[in-house]
Amino acid sequence: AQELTVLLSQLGRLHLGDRALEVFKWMEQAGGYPTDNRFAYSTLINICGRERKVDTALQLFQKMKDKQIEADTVIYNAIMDACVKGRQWTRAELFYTEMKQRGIPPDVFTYSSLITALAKGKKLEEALQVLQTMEEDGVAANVVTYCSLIKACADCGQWREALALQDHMAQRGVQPDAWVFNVLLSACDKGRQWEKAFEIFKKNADGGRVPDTVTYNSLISACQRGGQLKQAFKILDIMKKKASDPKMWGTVKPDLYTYNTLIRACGDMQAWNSALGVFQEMTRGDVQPDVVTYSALISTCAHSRKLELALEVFEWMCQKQVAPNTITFNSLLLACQRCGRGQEATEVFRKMQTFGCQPTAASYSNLIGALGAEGRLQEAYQRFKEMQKRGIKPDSYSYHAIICACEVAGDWEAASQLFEEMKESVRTEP
RNA sequence: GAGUACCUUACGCACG
Repeated sequence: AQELTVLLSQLGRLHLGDRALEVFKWMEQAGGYPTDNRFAYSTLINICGRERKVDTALQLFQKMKDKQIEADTVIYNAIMDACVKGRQWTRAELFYTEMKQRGIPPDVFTYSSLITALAKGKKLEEALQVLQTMEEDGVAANVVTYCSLIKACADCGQWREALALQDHMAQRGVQPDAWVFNVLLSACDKGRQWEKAFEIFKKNADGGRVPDTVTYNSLISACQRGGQLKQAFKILDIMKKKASDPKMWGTVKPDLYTYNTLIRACGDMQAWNSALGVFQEMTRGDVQPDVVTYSALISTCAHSRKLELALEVFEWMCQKQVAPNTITFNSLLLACQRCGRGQEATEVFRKMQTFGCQPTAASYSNLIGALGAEGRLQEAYQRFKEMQKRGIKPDSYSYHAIICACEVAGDWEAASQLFEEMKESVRTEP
């Protein structure tokens, strides 16, 4: 039975989740194998979580209940984690309630998942209250708990609260580690406090903490949001120097995140040329561009109003067999919109669907904006109706785009009518 | 004694 668990978890680590599930199913049907135990089930549920197969995870969990296999804390932790990874945050909370009802004690793992689930559901207050609950339950918070909480605050736009948790941590005698350090930098980044990020960085470096790749990547991201492109490139240089330093043991090395973040940073400065430089540098090295790289590059072209270049980049990625996704196409549509090119936008929009990418409100807003800029109000309005027919709710950007289209075409009456409609729609669902 | 949690990157930025 132990060997089965080891086998399944190894398959999981090799990203062979489907194989693991097949093996398990086969053994179950063949009979005589030790499949009916909580270890096998928790391993499989964990694999489903990693591969974002929440439904399969839930089915397994139900089957386990049907078979009367006793559930324990670890299984509940695994299913909660799978729900969080599959963006089913409320369901994760429900499992937490259920385990308590069944008298299965939550542990420090449970609480970390719960914090994440609450934060993703924008329930920051409740997430922070988990610390209190843990204390009452006699479960000691650890670094992971604090990491989750700091990230929770950052994701909910509360960077001050995030940084304040450092004191709380110190009071409980929890020693911050590299992950806490990095998540603090990320909190500064998200809160657009790039100077604060450097402050924390210096303080830690002076205290002897060794920055790793994630640390530098977070700093580059902070520079990006702070509009500090020069500084971002300086950090890249530092990383390259450290990468060739044998004393660093390869702890610092520019990776996909590094390059992708830099390309994104160039977008804000309309430095499409620098972005191309970064792209070429990565293709020369051993970092292969991925869909994020190409999308970021296209987005940078969009910000620089370089539609032709954006389309060319799209060709490159197709040649390299990197599959575009909805964000890639949205970036292309943004380029069309910024250049006011309705025809190209229509073409990109059509292509997007042949690639099986579902349009979002952003796709339509950009398409409508591109058509509107050319005064093609009829088509723009058709698209506006089409998105609603397809169950995509127009948001403020969509209204903005269609109202602009009316204005370009000089149809003030339609514009003011849509304006009223927009006010109504934001009132019913803000 | 086998199984579970945490950090960094791309899409609307208003030239509306």
